Amino acid sequence: MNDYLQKIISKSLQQFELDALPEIQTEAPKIASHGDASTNIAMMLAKPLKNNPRAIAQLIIDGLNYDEKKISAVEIAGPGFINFRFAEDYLFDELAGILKSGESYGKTDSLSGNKVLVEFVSANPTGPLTVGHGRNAVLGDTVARLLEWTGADVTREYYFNDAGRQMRVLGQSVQARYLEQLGKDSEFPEGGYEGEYIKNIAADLIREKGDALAKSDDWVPFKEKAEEAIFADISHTLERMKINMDSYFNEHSLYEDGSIEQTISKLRKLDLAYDADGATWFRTTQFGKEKDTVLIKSTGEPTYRLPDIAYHANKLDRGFDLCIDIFGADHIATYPDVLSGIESLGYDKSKIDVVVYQFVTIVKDGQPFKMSTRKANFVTLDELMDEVGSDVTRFFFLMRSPNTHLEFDIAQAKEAGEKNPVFYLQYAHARISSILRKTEEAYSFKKEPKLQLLEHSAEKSLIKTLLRFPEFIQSAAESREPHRLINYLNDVASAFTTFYHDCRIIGVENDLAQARIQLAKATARVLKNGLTILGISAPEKM
RNA sequence: GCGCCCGUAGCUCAACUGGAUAGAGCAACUGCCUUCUAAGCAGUAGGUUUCAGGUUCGAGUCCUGACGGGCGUACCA
Repeated sequence: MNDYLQKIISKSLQQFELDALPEIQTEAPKIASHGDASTNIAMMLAKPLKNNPRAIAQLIIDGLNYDEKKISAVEIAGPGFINFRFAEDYLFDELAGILKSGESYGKTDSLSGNKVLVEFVSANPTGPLTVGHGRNAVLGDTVARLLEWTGADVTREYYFNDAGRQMRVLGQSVQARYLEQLGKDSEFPEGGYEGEYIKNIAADLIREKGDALAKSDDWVPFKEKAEEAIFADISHTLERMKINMDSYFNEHSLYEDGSIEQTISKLRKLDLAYDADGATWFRTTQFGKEKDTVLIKSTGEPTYRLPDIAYHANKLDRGFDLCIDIFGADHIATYPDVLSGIESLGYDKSKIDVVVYQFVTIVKDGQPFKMSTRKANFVTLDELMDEVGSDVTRFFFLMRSPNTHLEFDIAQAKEAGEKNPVFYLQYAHARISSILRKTEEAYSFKKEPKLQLLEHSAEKSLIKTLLRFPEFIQSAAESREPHRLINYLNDVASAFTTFYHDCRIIGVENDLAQARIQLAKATARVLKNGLTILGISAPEKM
């Protein structure tokens, strides 16, 4: 419909002989009495045409050639808005279209043919996933789902590094617990991982290998065992959250295939890398930074920036048209260097899009709670899902704009029970399912439905709401903001509930009942498709 | 100090990227279950959108400054 409006408006605008045609914006007014669609184009043109907006609006309307099967009225309102009212036939046709499209209703092809990589979670396997990781995981997965609905071929990737200092300390922590449990002398490493899970891993090792590992002071086998166990745990958690990674990318492979070497030597050739004070530096001052940045420490060990640059080059080498990174706000300062690096290596940095989400503030016992994996101060995602399930968990992280600090009150989430907003959506779906079950017994229809019987204002407004679904998927996908879809689905549930109260199905005359059933089915379709994108179930009973 | 993000109802947050009368959910108050699920509905109350300027037909949204909070600002990841 928006496309159609833009087409007819731009035709009418030809009368003005403008040099530059401004973008024609259409939007759905907030207030129903303002019509079904509206454009501000007359006000945009007031200045270039040196005329008042209402007069321009009248000229545009006079030159408008529209299909009366789609639009029933056009009027000028307020300072110069042009408001359109949709024709009933259009609404009914589109409603039938929803039922016809079924489980693909809402899909678009705006990104079809595009290969997209979404990298998220990417936590090193030093401990279980906590609610702190939850926002990253759920946001990344849902952005991926949204992009799939716009036609993209999406790969979900988990990037990790099992070679760094963190992992060494992890191995040593397990080693210390292992020796401790065997009753031998042990020294717990400085800054070691204190969690209970470390002891469990050590206990498993004793069960499997007895004291065989006590003979050497090599911590590597402990690290390997810990990595394996923790990764298994992480994968299990992700699975519970309905997240399936397509690919795990180990930073280590960038050293093995020479990418790190290549990257640094290319940067040297470009004179963007140089040696000083025993380290190798990246000339980030060239890109507007105050200081240059270390790429390789004097110990010979690269900082994370170098592999990050090589990794992103690797992504683009794999032929992805778009690479999305999901980052917490603490990484905000690091990616400009990566983008600079990528660009100097000759890649198109616009293919990399970084989604930054603000931190989750955990509130526990009414107090802000600082989590630390190392100190074992955390609430795991598994614990949370044990309490509230994956639907509520996902919903909680998706409810808010990524750009705002999310307050996560553990107690509130746990006792959420009946009060949780996710239930409102699921409840609407369950109600419809229940009605459909009952109508199957009560009615049998032989004729085509007569949708034109849907004349009640609650019916009309529900239809109009349902028709906006694709538009919201598109905007949620483009902005990488799943909460927009949630807000929309709330509107759907709310419009349905009004319809439910005003318009009975069972007990009314046959043709009307049949038409209303079609509307209920279309509503269920939208709710189900929407919840599917969010990775949340659409129950038939509650 | 500098950079990024945020500041909207008592609390948690929306507001379709500059549009018309700023909206929901909790919490409070008043009603509504012999009719398709009351995990619901209808209504009341709650606001100088932190403050001060600016830009224009029009600002919660953009620009400047102040105040308040978060995160960065390492040869840590």
